[in-house]
Amino acid sequence: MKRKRIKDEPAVKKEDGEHPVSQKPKRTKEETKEARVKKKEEEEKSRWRWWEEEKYEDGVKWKFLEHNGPFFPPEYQPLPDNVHFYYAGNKVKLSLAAEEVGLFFAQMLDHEYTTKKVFRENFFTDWRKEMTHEERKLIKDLDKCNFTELFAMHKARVEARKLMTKEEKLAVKEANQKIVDEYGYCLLDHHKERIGNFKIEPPGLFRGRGEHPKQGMLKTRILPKQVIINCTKESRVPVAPAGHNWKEVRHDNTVTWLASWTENIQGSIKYIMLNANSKLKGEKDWEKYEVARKLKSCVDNIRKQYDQDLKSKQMKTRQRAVALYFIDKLALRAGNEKDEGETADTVGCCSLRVEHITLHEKLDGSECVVEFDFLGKDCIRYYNKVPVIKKNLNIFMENKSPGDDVFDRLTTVLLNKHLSSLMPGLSAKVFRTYNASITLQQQLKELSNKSDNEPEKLLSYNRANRAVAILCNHQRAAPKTFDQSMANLQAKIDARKEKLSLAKTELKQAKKDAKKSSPEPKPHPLVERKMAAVQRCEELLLKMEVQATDKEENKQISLGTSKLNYLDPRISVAWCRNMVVPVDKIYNKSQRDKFAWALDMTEADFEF
DNA sequence: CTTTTCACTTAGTATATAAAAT
DNA sequence: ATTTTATATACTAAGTGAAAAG
Repeated sequence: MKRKRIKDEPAVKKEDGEHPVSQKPKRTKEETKEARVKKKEEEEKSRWRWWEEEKYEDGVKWKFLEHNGPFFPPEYQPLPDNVHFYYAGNKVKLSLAAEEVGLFFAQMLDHEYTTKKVFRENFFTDWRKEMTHEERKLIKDLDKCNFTELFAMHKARVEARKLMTKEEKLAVKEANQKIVDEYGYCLLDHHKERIGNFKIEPPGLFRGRGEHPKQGMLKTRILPKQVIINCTKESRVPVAPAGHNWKEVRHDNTVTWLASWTENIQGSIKYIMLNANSKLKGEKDWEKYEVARKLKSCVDNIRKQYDQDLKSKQMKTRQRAVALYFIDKLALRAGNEKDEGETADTVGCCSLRVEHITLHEKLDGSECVVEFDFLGKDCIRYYNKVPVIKKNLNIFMENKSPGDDVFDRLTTVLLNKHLSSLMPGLSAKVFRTYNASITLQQQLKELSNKSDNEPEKLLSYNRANRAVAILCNHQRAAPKTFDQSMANLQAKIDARKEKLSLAKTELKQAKKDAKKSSPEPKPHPLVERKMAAVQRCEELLLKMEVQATDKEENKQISLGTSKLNYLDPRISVAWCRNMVVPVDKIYNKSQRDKFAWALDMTEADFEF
């Protein structure tokens, strides 16, 4: 209301009159800005402030849930007549099913996957299952298959998509938006909530991480008759696509999912659930950090106890103590058992094997050093050398083969049972959350200064974030263009440095000239201007140098995972308030939405 | 007890979109 | 205006851990 009136104030008109040239752009700029502010306000008003409401009784996740069911991927479109598959040099017209799966492989031909033996064998086995009897009789060797034309077609399609006109792109965008509008939202207890993954996963070739024994297998198309729907009985129950039926419609308000199906590779269940900014996800997230904060108050005692247990006569207790020490000190994951042959060979703390650990009497000046080298979640390598006091591991590893478990008397179930007896809600993963968050808080305190300028403050924040990412071993592949873009940045810095020195000489000259013309030390416009130019140059240079440092340090480290999953957002928000840094410098839009509860409730004096 | 099932969080990468540079 | 580069989002695999089933 107020804002609208301001727009018509005479003051603005007067200003416009003074600068007739800038009138038009200025006005539209102001208008869009205003629209943005208005939109923001509206969004704020419609936001569900669930954190101010009372919690439901135990186990109840919702009282009313209505949605339109999942969105199914489009059905397969057969190849155009001018694109052919060849076997042993001969043109072969494949059946629809075989053609579809063949195309999955053809599309990946420029990917390393398709050169791997396991991938090729798994693919070929599953592909043959899709073939007709005749096809199977003919096609017996993947090496004799020629997918060149299918591959070329795929490449051309990708290229064509890039070259679409603006109108075509807009049309695609609108079509996608329509799908989101129809399937992307649900109604949960009177509030419209965004669904996280409302699309059924399309068929394709399974791509596991690392040396996955099932890579290349066919991930089959999901039909409505395989899908279970979950919603309120009295709601508008989603209708299955024409000619199809759901596997089941149930009304279970003790779970948060809207639909589920069983995937054919591992036989595990996939769920359709709400977006991270929803109440159901947010509340759980908040709870997670509250449990971690509770650990803060009793972690000293727990540490004392496992320190004592290191000397226990009971081997079981001793192993538990060592494992707990690793989990606490090194932020290792629990390490549940995995089915051999079904998944890639990765381990966590409790599943560590003798071959993953090397003991050194002496290393790099320290005595009794443990060297870890193993593949963890997602086949990310964990490599670390840690000095320890006691020689427990020696005993655990005595008379064992490389493939034997280090902790043969310990399982994650045993460990977690012990932990939950020490504190309600405590399990191995809570240590990761706790140590990540407390590290961020300590590092922020240590690294940042109120007197720093904004880029420096943000560098400190990133460095604190980075300390956590390193602790949790959150890695990423170095960006493909890393070296190039680093060099570009360096070139820009060099160019700026030259500009700065030039500006400095000009300033000196201007000062000299000013002195000559009037000996009194009164302000001189030219000197003022040159001074400002030098300062601006210095600021820009600093900003770029900070950026370069940040970039280099981040080359193979991923900050996002800890930011999103391990760091209590209230620590970051409190830091922003303290340092007078806008929250949107550290959290983008969707992150602010996810952490809306923290943004709303956190004061500058929050302590984790 | 052990094994299996289920529900949910955590994870890195591929792709789309926005921002910056030319 | 177009191309390049950076950032955000989409995707789905891979974990954790509690509870049910055997």
